[in-house]
Amino acid sequence: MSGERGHGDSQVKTGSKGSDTHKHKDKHKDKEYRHKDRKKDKERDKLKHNNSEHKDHAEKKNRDKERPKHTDGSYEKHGEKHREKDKDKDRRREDKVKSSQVAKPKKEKENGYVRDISPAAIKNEPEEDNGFCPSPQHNKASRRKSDEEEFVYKPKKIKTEHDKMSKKRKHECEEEEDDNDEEDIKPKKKKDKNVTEGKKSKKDEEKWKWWEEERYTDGSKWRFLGHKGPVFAPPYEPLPDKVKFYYDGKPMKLGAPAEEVATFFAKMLDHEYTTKDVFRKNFFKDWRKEMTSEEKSKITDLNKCNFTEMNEYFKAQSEARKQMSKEEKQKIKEENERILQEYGFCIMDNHKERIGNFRIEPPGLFRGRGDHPKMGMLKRRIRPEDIIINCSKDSKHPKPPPGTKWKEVRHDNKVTWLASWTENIQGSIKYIMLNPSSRIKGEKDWQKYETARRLKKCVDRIRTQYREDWKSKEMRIRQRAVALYFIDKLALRAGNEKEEGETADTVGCCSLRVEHINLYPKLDDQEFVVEFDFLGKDSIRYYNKIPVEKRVFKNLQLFLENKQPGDDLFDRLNTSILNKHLQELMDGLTAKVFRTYNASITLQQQLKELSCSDDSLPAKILSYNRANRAVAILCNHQRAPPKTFEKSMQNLQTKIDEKQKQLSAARKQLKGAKAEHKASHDDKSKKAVEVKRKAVQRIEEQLMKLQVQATDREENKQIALGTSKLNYLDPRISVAWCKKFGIPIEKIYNKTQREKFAWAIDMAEKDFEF
DNA sequence: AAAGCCACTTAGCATCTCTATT
DNA sequence: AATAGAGATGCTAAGTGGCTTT
Repeated sequence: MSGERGHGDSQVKTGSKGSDTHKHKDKHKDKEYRHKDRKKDKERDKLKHNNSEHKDHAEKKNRDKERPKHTDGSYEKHGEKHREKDKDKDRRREDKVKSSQVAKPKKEKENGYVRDISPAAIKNEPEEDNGFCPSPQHNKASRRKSDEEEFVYKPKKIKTEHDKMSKKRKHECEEEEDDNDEEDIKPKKKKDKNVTEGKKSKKDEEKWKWWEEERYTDGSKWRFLGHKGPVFAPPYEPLPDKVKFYYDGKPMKLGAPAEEVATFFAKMLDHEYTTKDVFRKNFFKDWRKEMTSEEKSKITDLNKCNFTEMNEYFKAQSEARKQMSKEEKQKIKEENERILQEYGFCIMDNHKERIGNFRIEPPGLFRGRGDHPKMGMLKRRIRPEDIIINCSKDSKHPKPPPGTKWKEVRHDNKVTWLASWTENIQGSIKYIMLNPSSRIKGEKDWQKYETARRLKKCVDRIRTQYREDWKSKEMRIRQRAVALYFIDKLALRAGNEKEEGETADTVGCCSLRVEHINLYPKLDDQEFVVEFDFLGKDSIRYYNKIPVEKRVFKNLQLFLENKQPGDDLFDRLNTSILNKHLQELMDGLTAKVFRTYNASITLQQQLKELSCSDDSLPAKILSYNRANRAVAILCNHQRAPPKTFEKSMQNLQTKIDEKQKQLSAARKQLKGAKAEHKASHDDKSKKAVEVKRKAVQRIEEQLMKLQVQATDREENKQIALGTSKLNYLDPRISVAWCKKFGIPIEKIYNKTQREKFAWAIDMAEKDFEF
């Protein structure tokens, strides 16, 4: 099946297709046509299907796009706007938090199931009682019963596990000290325990089997959350005086703020980013904002700026870092370890958990992916005043650095983040969250695969239905059905709408435009071929030619009628309409579930097909990688060929060439030996023939190995296996496969991955079926 | 219904670190 | 011991999708 799904031609990674800018310009023109088109569309719909009462979605879409977009993307403005909004938001937030703290007997959805939360259950957890280390009994009341229908692997003996756990927890909980089982809240004493026994408690924590415990049913994510807050970027260190910046050929000393921003640019001088017009324009604009009025009046042309000395200085610095002695390096390592130990963990409920990103992003120049309109803008430095801290009331609140304040300290246990701030480029919120190995991430991950497995049970029905819908009288239903077909068959992303001009021009299924597909009634020896060519997430190109069913093809032709290249292919559809529909087909179903489902089921099928119990271990692992690769191709997970790819490929090729020479030499010798043997017919020459024959064979094998390695590497040149492994493949499939074929799990998952998938490694048996 | 906000997952690239090779 | 190359980890951008506000 991988063959069927594999994308036709080789995929070329393009940050920006040559014609892109063109297309963009054309779009405006295109839009003007759209109004007319829409009228036609409507008429067409009415003619063909007299009952169409549909709202004209396209009309709204167009209006959006015609909205005047602000030409000034200045981040000051942005900042201002956001600050204003923030106040408002904050007020609302407060209300929300307050109200959420009041127990509401309400139906909550979790794991795709709607459950009744009894007020009594919530009453058990009064606000004040967010015990630091709640007793298991206490905890149990708020944790939900494990779901039989949903989880095949039901925790055994919940009760005993739980009770055992309660004892264990007491030891794990760093600030908890009493051995007494009965009481929940304990005064803290062993403050230093963690420092001295850090390793031990970490080790213990790795063994915590959260998957054998019950989960919260009330939508809350934790009862207790305590942490030390984020680590800020180190302050700017001005350059030594000898490192000069030149303007118009003359040295010029910059003030610290302008100098700092200049260093950001100087550090990137080797990158092709700095040659791009948009990047330079954005950078220069933001840089000028950091200048004193004097600097501003002097520095008016980026082309007259010479950063090379700064650039060389940084290169020398990084060189010096590499040349540091062992001891120095060790010292830095230790310091990093100390920071990790201090800030890298939090206590969530009764467990010490690893934080994912506890360092605040340092200031720098924004590097968008692909053709990003905001590339080069200044990403400003984040101060404590920008940070919202989230923790539980009864925890020791993190202290802001001396002389500073947090923006806010909040106690919202309906979310998982520990700290957040608003970033100034897009005005979006960034979060500090837990590591993938944490309970909170793991539960969600597990749940994701369970949803995908539920889809497996009803996917046939859904497929039958959308095929039926291809014949619908209503345009919107046909579009929905065709889009769903693409999402299912090609594992396309949903394709939310994006604000034009704010981000790179990329699309997913629902946002495909006419210009992104080509229809071929006949192509080579295939009928009804659709050619896709568009930039998806991260501006990764999706290029694929696939034959589709006639009805799909005819529908696509219909959708294309009277449209311009820049028009939406599915003008009556968006992700929210699609997901609403999917929700009706299956509880918890959204477009992205299809990607998870198809990825996982493909792995399972491929593993079944490819692996052979007689194979050697490396051969089995090769099969696994091949199966993994099939998924990566399906999901279009690409990577830039590694920088050293050509070189290492060349090295390999020289090795192959050498081997080939060796081989022909060996063959010649064999021939000679044979001839000699023919002439003399003696034993000695016969032996010589055998020896030579063996040599040839050995070299042939070596050559073969090298060639396989080369093919393998070549095949993987532009394919990234990691993303699917980490995000789309139910780890239980891999675990089961390992068990079945006696393969150590370490061959498939490295340490980090084993931590993330600990739940799967613990629970999946060799007969696990996705 | 659209727009906006928010929280969270998914993504590829850069850099660091370990390991095999010379 | 030095070095290259591979693999692991870190970083942060860019998606999805739910919910709220307009």
